[in-house]
Parts: sequence; C-alpha cells; structure tokens
Amino acid sequence: MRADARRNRDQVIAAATAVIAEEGPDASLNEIARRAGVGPGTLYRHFPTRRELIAAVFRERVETLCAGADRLAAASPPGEALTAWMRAMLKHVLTDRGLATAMMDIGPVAGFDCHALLRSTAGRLLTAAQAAGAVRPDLQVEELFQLITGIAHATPDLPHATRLLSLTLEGLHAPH
Amino acid sequence: MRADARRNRDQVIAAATAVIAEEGPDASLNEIARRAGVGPGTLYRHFPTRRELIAAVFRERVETLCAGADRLAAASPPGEALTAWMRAMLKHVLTDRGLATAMMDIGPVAGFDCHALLRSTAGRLLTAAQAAGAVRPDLQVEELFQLITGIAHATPDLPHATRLLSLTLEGLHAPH
DNA sequence: GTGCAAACGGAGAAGTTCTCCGTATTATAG
DNA sequence: CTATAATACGGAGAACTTCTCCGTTTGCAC
Repeated sequence: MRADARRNRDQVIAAATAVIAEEGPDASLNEIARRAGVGPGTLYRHFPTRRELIAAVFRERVETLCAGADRLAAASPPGEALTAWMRAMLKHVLTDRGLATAMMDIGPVAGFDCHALLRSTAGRLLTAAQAAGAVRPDLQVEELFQLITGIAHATPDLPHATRLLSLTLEGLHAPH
Repeated sequence: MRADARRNRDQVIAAATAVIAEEGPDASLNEIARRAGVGPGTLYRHFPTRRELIAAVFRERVETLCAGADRLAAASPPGEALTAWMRAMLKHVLTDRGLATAMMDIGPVAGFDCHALLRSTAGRLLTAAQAAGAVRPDLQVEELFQLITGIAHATPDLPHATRLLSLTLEGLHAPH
C-alpha cells in the first residue's frame, strides 16, 4: 500500500470517528471527507459503502469490548459474568449512537466481522452461564443481542437502559 | 376547508400509506406527492413536516389498536389482557416498518397525540394487571413501550419478535 | 356571473450520495 | 539520480433528496 494511501485512509477513519460521534452513523460522508482533508472520491475509493467505513470505525471498540469478556469470565461466576458483560455491551452500544444498529446491520465486511466476533464472545459466556444453571437453557445468542440492541434503541440514557435490561433479565411478571 | 383541499389531503394520506408500507417511514416525500397526483408544494402545505404526515397515516391504526384494549380487558383476567394487548401492539408495530419509531418519536402533532392515547390505554391495562398481582408493581408504562418498540426494532419477523417478548415477560434467568 | 381568498404545482435552492477521469504523486527499475 | 509505469488523488457533476417561493388556477359566497 502506498504511503499517501495509508495516510489518507487513517485520516478518513479519524475524521469519521469524530463526525460519527457528533452526528451519529448517518453523518454526511462529504463532511467526513472534507474534515479529513481529502476529496469525496478518495473516501469512496477506500470505503465503497458507508457500512465499510462504519465497520472500520467501530472495529477497535468492538475488539476492546470482547477482550473484556475474558477478564469477566475469569473473575466472576458464569451467571454474573454474563450479566456484567451484557451491561458492558449495553454501555458501549449507548456510548455512540448507532453503534447498535451498525453492529447488527453490518454483515461481514473487509475481513472483519463485528457481528461474528461479538457472537462468539457472547456465545462462550452464555454457554457457561447455561451450564451453571444461571440462565434458561433455550436462550440463543442472537436473542441476547437483539434484546440489548433493542433496549439501546429505546433510550439513550444509560441508567434507564440498565433498568430495562434488569427488567428483561428478571421478567415482567410479578415474583411470587 | 375547500373541497379540492380536502380531496388532495386524502389522496396524499392514501399515497403515503402505500409508499410507507413499501419503503418504510423514510420514503421519499416527492414520490408520495407524485403518486398522489399533487405537486410537492401541496404535500408540504398540508403536512409541513414528515412527522405530521406519518402521524396522519398512523392515526387510524393506533385508534384501532387502542379500541381493541377494551374488548381484551372485558374478556380476560387483567394479567392476560395486558400480555395479549402487548402482543397485539407488537404485531401492529411490526406490520409497518417504522411504526414503532414513529409512535415513540413523534410527539403531540396536529391535535392528535399517538403516544398519549397509547399510554393511557396501556396504563389502564397495566394498572389493572398490577392490582391483580400479575405484574411487578414497579413497572412503568413507558418501560412497557420501550421494550416493545425495542423488540420490534430488533427483528421484522413476527414469530421471532413474539418469542423475544415472551423472554422479556418471563425473564432470562433460569426458572428454579 | 364575478371577485377574491385559498389552494395549486412546478421551478429551483441547497443538501445529499456516489462516479468518472484528467492530473499529480509515488515506488521502482535502470 | 532519473525515467517510467502504476497508483492514488480530488474536483466536477449526475441523480437524488428535502423544502420554499410565487405566479397561476380554482372554488365559493355574494
């Protein structure tokens, strides 16, 4: 890869990170290119679709989130590790508006599959929690994600979202 | 209101219903105007914002949904009436992509507040269910909506969404 | 009928995404 | 160190969007 190409690519990702943080994942690609100091053509050559750009931006964040899972699994009993990780994921998802949508909507892209990485990470935690009898055995990983991203979509407020997650974990029916 | 104005207004709503059903709530307003056989200016005069147009489109549906609540309340015990209505709402919300977003995002508009109508309807069912001890007493109406619309956002498939709702009702933890 | 208030609709301004292609830059071979 | 070929650049512009303005047409009350 040529030096100027690499440099431009990095500048576009940096600009995209900033602009998406400000305006969400629907931010204008022209604006991102302008801030990166490149022409629109350059942006589109490096990232033919918006999805690929978003995937590049979020790659680092997702990897951080998944790395945390191992620490949690080592430090807590399986059931608690899972719920703690779900809360962590919820927090990450809320940090940038649209991360949730991005993660669920974006398929495998350019040699990095956010979704698959998250799924295998969550899958390990879930299986362990189920083996320990802490979580209902018929629960699927996909369902976990869908509930979390659904909650994240419903409110931007972290305490509020955490409350919704608790409700979901415990159920809406009255305890008796 | 002049006859031609009324006629055009109705045609725009009819066209919007069709186009939104096909393309979701982000459908092009130009396309809606074209199909209604009016100019863009006419559409914008009747509905200055997209929100007002969407509110008009969904008004009828929401009223139908809320009317069903009374029938349910009369026919079933409070707890079952609530869960049945939640399933009905989920179904309605899934029927048109974006109804969920529309209902939650759109505030009071043009003398009709989708959100308030839904809230008071659901509030009645919820209070009754709580009084009967079927639902946890700390649950808020808003939370109910947020969970439902979150689920609807997570998947367009009704059986799948219904399963997520069941999970939420019963909780993710293992029964023991 | 006739007049005027009201509504119409299209042109167009300003924004978007995305493409094409002539120009400029870079790496490399001699 | 220079010449060349491959590569990347970036701006112009096409096709779309939302939304506004205003000259023209229409319906209704008198």
